[in-house]
Amino acid sequence: MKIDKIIHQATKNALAELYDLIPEDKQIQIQNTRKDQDGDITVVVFPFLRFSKKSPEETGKEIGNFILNKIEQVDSFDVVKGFLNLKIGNDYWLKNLISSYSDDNFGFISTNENSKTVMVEYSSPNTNKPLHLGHIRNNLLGFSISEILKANGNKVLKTNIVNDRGIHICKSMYAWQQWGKGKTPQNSGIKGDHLVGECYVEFDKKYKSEVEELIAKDYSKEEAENNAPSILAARELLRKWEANDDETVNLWKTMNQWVYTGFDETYKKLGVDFDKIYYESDTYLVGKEEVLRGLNEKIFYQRDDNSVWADLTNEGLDEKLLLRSDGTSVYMTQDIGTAKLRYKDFNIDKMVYVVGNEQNYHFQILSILLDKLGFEWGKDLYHFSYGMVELPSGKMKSREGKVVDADDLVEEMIQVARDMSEELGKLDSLTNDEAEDTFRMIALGALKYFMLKVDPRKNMMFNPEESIDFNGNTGPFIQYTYARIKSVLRKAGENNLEIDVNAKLESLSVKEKDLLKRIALFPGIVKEAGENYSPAVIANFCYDLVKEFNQFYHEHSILGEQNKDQLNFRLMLSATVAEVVKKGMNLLGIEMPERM
RNA sequence: GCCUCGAUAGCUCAGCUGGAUAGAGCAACUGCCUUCUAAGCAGUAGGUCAUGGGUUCGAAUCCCGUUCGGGGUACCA
Repeated sequence: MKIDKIIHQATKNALAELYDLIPEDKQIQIQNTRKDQDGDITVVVFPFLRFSKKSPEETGKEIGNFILNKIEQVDSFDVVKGFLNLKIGNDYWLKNLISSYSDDNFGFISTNENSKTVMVEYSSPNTNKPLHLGHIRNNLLGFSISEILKANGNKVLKTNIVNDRGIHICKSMYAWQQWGKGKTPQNSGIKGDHLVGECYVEFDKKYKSEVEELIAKDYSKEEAENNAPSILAARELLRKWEANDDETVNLWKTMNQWVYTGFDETYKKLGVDFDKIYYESDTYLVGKEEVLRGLNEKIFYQRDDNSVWADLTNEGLDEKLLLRSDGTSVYMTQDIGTAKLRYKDFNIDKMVYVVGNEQNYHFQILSILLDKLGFEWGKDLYHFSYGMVELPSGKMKSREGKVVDADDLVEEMIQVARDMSEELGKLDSLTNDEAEDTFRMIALGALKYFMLKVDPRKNMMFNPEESIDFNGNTGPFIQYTYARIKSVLRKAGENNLEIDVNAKLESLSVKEKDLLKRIALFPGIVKEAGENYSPAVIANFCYDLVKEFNQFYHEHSILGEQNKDQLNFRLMLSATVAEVVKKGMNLLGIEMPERM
């Protein structure tokens, strides 16, 4: 049993015996003792004073003596103000380390027949432009949260809904027809998604200038925006697409394919993947059927102009459009169809949507609509709502090309890693391929850690000039510590030093014990990350752990230690730190280099 | 207007299910490589936790008000 559980129970017993108090579990507060105090586990005694009718010091001493007598792991105690600080014996900590070291699955829960199946939707790009920094946050969060849910004993299905149809794609299509000059990824050497993205930007430029011209001709802003030739042409393409016009559908297929090939490359580079990909062009009609069924069953209503609406005023919300007056579907329609298909295709216990917080309202409504349509899982949807990535210049705008491009950013970071490694004279012993692979790991480690260490719910700032950093609280710092440990372990192996799990322990220094205590927190951290959907919890834990290891590493010699038991202990301690850090970082999708 | 989220060091962020003297990193300054990898370690400096009340033995953390900011409230996605 974990020591905090043991102390919790012992405190409960003490209260019953000493003060006839049967407390609620919440009243007993067990926490790790502060660094600056002597002790390991602390019981807060303030809440018990009105029952003991004694001073905090006296109450603490009484409870402390009781626990000291009953619990063998407790060596001594100390009462400071209202805090009862208990000192746990070295034997406990050593045993704890041995079991962590020996358990390959330490900190994780294996899946079994009772495991829930969780489907996680993430990425969900539009196919009219390449991925940018905002998508990177989404992809990294989606991948990481999937890994974290797996580590918590869930079966996880990663899914992606590709928004492959709609007016935005038609804009790129029209621009390509007009100004594309027959360019293809093959004949231009431009990555497919970027080529299509260029068309989109081109469209917006033309469109804006047309609107200005019309306004100069005394059109109102709204009239101008609705009558610019390019937007009319894009709408015509959308109409033709919905009417299954051959030429239009073929162009759509071709350009989407360019984009998919480009996305695949970016996904691969980011190290994210999917178990099942849905396409909006396949799901929107299913959604439309559901909406019409809802209309039939009087769940929704139709207005005079034929548009279909859901009245959510009873829920304290507005009325929501589900089908336009021309019968075409909107975003919500599509999401209803996709949800239905997913539950038909898989036996899903829980659905998680990794989508930005700008869509909070959308998912609140989606949940209600699915529920109204009779899908019992509707109200259980979980919208994992994350904050935006902001640039020093403000919000990113794809249309204006004002974005940090995902591919460019990754390449740039790899170059920084390369330069830095050369400057530091690292990796000279590696082959070219090995070195390149390491640069890639470091660059992605930096990027991923940077994006994942902050609370997902909050907006975050990315400054291209300053955010690319490999020192301090960064991924590379954690990778570096790991590589350092690996280096020591390699040298131990060369000297035929095997780790013996039966070894004894002479003494425990402050730093050694700090590390042991930190390691022991890992299972709870994994659980917390899962419950709160927060990769940041894992990231911060990894940082704290390696920070502590580096202090230990600086103060103690591992291989130079003369005492055999102590040397063995330090090797085991280091190996465990390496394994725990690797597991933690893997939950973030970050690879760990053996050397750097 | 209404709904919703946020405000912690110069900057980027932890800490928030109430506990002891609010922590990191970056930037600035100072030490430490003949010793297991200096992408490291140690130190100096930097705070009215936006603001005013309230609850409590105890509030950055919970409640209410105010200010400022983000997002939503589209026949966009």
